[in-house]
Amino acid sequence: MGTGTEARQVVTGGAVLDTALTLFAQRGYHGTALSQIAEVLGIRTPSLYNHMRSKQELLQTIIRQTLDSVMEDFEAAVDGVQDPVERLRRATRVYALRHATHRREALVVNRDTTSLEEPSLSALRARRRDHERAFRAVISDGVESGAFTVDSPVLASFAILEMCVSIARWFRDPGALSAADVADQYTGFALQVVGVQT
Amino acid sequence: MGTGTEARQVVTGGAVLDTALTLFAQRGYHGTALSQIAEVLGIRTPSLYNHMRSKQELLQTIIRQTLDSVMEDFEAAVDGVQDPVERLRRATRVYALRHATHRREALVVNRDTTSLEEPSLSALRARRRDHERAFRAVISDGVESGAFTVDSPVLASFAILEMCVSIARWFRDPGALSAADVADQYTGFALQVVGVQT
DNA sequence: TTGTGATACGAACGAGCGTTAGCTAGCGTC
DNA sequence: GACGCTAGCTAACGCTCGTTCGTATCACAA
Repeated sequence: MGTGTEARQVVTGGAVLDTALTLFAQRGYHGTALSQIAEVLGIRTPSLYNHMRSKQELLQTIIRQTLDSVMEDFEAAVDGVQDPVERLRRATRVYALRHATHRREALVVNRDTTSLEEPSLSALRARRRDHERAFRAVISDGVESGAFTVDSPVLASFAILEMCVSIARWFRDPGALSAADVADQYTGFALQVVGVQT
Repeated sequence: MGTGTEARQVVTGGAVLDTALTLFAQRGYHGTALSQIAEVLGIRTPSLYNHMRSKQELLQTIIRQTLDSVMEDFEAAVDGVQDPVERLRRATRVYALRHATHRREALVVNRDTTSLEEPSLSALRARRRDHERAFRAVISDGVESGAFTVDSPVLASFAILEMCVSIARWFRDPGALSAADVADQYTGFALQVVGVQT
């Protein structure tokens, strides 16, 4: 009757990573069993080891790739831009946009970074701090040049960054607002926080 | 030689809950074993069951009590206050302050609510939405009265609430700023987000 | 002094976890 | 047509988990 060949051997390393990403985002790293990943992919648990070294490696790969992309986004966004207002606008927009378009990655990074084992934990925490520091410098520069007015650049940068991070928690793609709409509005919030009239 | 009696029978239900709170906040619900809670308390794992019904019950109690307190804080803060600006100021301040002074509770609620089993999951999600709705209404009212200027009260309320939530992630008690300082500054951010000059 | 309730303990359970080992079937290449 | 590579499978491992059971020990009231 034409059913013929079963679907076979379609699983790739990328598919395992993508499924792990989805389930880690839903249930958390420790709340996700490899058997659940295998079930979604339609294979048995041990077969996963043809595509990965360990469960922990999946988490490390997800978080490392995500943090790298965040930093690349940031640098591409502010590269060559001098005006502090425009720098903050662009840095915020790409960060907000990423959290709307890559919700799963954001949820895993923010929830499960503490589940990383050393030495990845230290290395990736440092990578995250690099972005925080660079973002904070945008605000500090603007304060020194008189473009921004804030009591504490540290507090302002945390407030703006975490405001963007939270987009990943409620944003739904076919929703009332597009990712670009949300990013634009959050960019406006960020500028208001640092005292720029809009 | 005076060592005499070992320390015995000092563990109470409250101590179990408090230890669970600390460890859940550090490692997450699924990342915490009952044996770790028992070890901190200096007893064996099965002895925990003299003070609780199950691990899941610990999580439910922590989250339920926290969400109740959040709602009580909110209502006490805005009760009898008419001016939208003052209502938002007070609602934001108590929320920000709570996330600085009750960091562990905030971390568990935001990380491990998805680990709740039904029917608690639905009930407590609804309780959280009650607060979100009430907070959003403060902003909507201010927009209608002309006190605030925002495109979307939904986005603005999410941005402000989650900005406050994130305080729990970086705040340290004996730090450069007191909890009250942080709450005051975040209240300023909130008012700027909704377009109030400060 | 006896009894009662609370709290601790050791032993053990069934289940599930991540992981390894060894084997089999299908594929493209020579 | 034999070969090796890839990716699947079953079986099994050692371990840890949350939980239950029966028992011993203590403080305190009668």
